[in-house]
Amino acid sequence: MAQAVRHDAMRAGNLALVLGEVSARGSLTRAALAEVTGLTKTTVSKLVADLIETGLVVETGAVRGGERGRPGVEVRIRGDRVAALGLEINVDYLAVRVVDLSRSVRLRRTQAVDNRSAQPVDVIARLRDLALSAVDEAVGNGLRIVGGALAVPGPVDLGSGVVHNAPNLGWRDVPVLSLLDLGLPLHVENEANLAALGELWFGSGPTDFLYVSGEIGIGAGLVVAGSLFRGARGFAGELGHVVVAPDGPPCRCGGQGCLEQYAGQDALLRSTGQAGSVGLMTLVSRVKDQDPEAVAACRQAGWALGVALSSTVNLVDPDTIVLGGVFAPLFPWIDGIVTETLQSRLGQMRLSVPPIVVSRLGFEAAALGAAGQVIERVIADPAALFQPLQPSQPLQPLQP
Amino acid sequence: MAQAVRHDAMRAGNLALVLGEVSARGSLTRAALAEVTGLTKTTVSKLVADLIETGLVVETGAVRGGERGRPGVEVRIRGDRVAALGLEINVDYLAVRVVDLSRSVRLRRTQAVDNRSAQPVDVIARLRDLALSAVDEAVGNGLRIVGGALAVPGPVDLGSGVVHNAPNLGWRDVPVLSLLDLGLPLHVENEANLAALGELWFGSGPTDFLYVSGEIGIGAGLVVAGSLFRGARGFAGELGHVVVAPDGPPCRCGGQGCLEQYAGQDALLRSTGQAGSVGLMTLVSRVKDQDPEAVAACRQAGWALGVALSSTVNLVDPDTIVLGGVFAPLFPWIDGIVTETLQSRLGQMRLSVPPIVVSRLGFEAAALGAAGQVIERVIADPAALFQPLQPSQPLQPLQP
DNA sequence: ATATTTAGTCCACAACGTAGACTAATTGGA
DNA sequence: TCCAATTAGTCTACGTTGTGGACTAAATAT
Repeated sequence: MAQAVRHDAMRAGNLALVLGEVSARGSLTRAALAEVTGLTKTTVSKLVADLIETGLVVETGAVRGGERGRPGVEVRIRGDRVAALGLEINVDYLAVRVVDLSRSVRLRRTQAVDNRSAQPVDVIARLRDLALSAVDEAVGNGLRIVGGALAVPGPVDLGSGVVHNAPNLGWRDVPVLSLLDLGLPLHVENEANLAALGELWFGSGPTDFLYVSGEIGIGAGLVVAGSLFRGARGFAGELGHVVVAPDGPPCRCGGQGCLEQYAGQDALLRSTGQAGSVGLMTLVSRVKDQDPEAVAACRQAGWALGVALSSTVNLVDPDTIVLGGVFAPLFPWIDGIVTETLQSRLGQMRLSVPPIVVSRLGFEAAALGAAGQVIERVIADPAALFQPLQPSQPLQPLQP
Repeated sequence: MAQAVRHDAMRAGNLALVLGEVSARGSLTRAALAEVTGLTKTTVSKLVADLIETGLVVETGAVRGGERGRPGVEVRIRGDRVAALGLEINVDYLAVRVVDLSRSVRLRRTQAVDNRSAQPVDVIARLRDLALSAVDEAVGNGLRIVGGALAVPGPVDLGSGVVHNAPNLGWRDVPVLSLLDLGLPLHVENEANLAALGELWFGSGPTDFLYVSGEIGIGAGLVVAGSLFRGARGFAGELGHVVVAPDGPPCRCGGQGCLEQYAGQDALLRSTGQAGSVGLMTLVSRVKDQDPEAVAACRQAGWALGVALSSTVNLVDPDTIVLGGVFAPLFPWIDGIVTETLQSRLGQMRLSVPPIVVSRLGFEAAALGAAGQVIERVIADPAALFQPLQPSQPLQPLQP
């Protein structure tokens, strides 16, 4: 429920307001900030002074547009102090990204590993090494890592950080959060959700969309008005188990005819006879050569995706649909059939069918979204960073 | 985006906090309020004084639990001052409800009319008369009607108050909001959404659930953490067009095999040969007599509902599913098959399948939800009511 | 040069919540 | 019966924060 508003909360709110505007608009003078926030110049000056002192914001040189009057001094987000860690465990790679407060990517580490054949503990230990060395390097560059988030391909209990079931990895009930102790506030979440947030903050994208993550399973992350929809328990977005045909092939979820059985990576690659990223590359090259079998596989998957998405559009009303994961490289060959299917199934009811676009970030989306989530949190509540300034305590745990 | 926090916003926030606690807990002493809100006794006393002066809250007699110390004076929501209007247009009736600030229903008016055979303007004119006489009576009883909301069976553009398409009524692009001018701030919304809110505030229910409204069309309202999920444009919840079978019977939406074609009122009543509420009553009595045709119709509908709900659960992760509308009287005969279908399709993936329960409110849900929404708004921002205290201006328009 | 315009700071002030002393009203026990 | 203990609620001095307008600073236009 709502919280008591005291003077400190008032200040924190206004601090976040100012920092949010600076973050959203790039750079602004104090006068412009006063205008957009509705606060007085006096108040804005004080708030900006605080933000400068904390190192979240810096003055740039004065900027002039040839207008009359005293030129204003613009301030912008300071990127060389605060940063966040974005991590991802996926089937055939581990990824680490460090993103600073201005949302620039400061460090990229990706390691190709076959995580399916390894034990969860070993995978996590390897990620831990990778992450710690990235943190070291970032700290060496003067950055302070205030927190991190980890993307995992499967539903996660947000409170405990336990991965219930990651079929791609073959994991069941792995307590990832407690195994991966980095001495930082950490947060574990579904890959599709974080990839959606990555698309929101680092992609070209709109602020309302459904991100579809095609892997062995198919997940989705729904962003409405710039924030993630998680459902009652945080397990929303399991697009892969939306029913395409009620008496279709059995699915590992216990159901039948789930989307995953038609458009999941395994179904797609059935025509190539190979699994994993090798198979995917083969499929892409075959489809480029207009191999009829491969093209048919794409059309079949695209049709099924269209059917499942028509249900989804009816239920959650997304503005745009962004295809990522394996659907990104195959986009040119599934785009048409998906749109067509959607159009024929929704066209009469809706004024407009949501446009289908391709993810720009590729496989980086989830790790970036993970780091971005921590950055977002700092920008949404910079005051939280003020208190632990004297001791070198990290940010308090990130709760969903 | 966020708003600047000034002293008045701080006060407004705390006022809402206190009023919200009183509303949620029934009645509380100032000392107890200080404890639950985290504010000091001093502040709570001042806030409560304001609320009493505005007539939103009253002191009850002192209450004692046999404990030591000075007894506290409890305060509770005052129900005899502020009230809201809830309206509903449906196929065969018009409904008006007046609900006071303590969420007691003060006035019920229902009129049986066949709205399908009448022109939209006439239907709205008739509702207008009904509503105005209800307002008169309420005002005569000393109540001040601060706003209203209208439930319509079909998707509504929340901004303009235009009903795009209400198949049950045969309406297309009717500007309901501007036609129904009551001299009150008014708000038009989808029946399923408002029924869900009715269930939230007036039902037994939980705070996280999916309300399924079975009529000729099938709609749904999703409530997460006590608030309604509307999607990007407010058209979320069109459960009736979730795909049950991709090559099933054609649907008026342009698609094929939509849930509506299997479990909508028309599909259900096909066995009785009669339409409307008469047909429904016939079906219920036939199913009670274990008429095999009627039982089969229910099983068929229940199975389809289970299939569509399994997609829905995967996508939006509701905690509970509440069946309303035509599904309420038929509940005993569809309950089993829905749960069974859901269980077999979700059981392996999820720890628990959301329980299926029946709506308690019956056909009243939407009108109550409509009024409740206005009441909720007052409780969430009582300060908005303070300003127009001297002039007799109504509440500012209710924006979604 | 001087008027005009815009940016940013300074200062007295108002709004609000806080802390703790103080008064009020009750129960338990000597 | 009366007093200590306990809890409710009010009162007052005070701290924090935003405001409004005067004031200073730095540019352009004439």
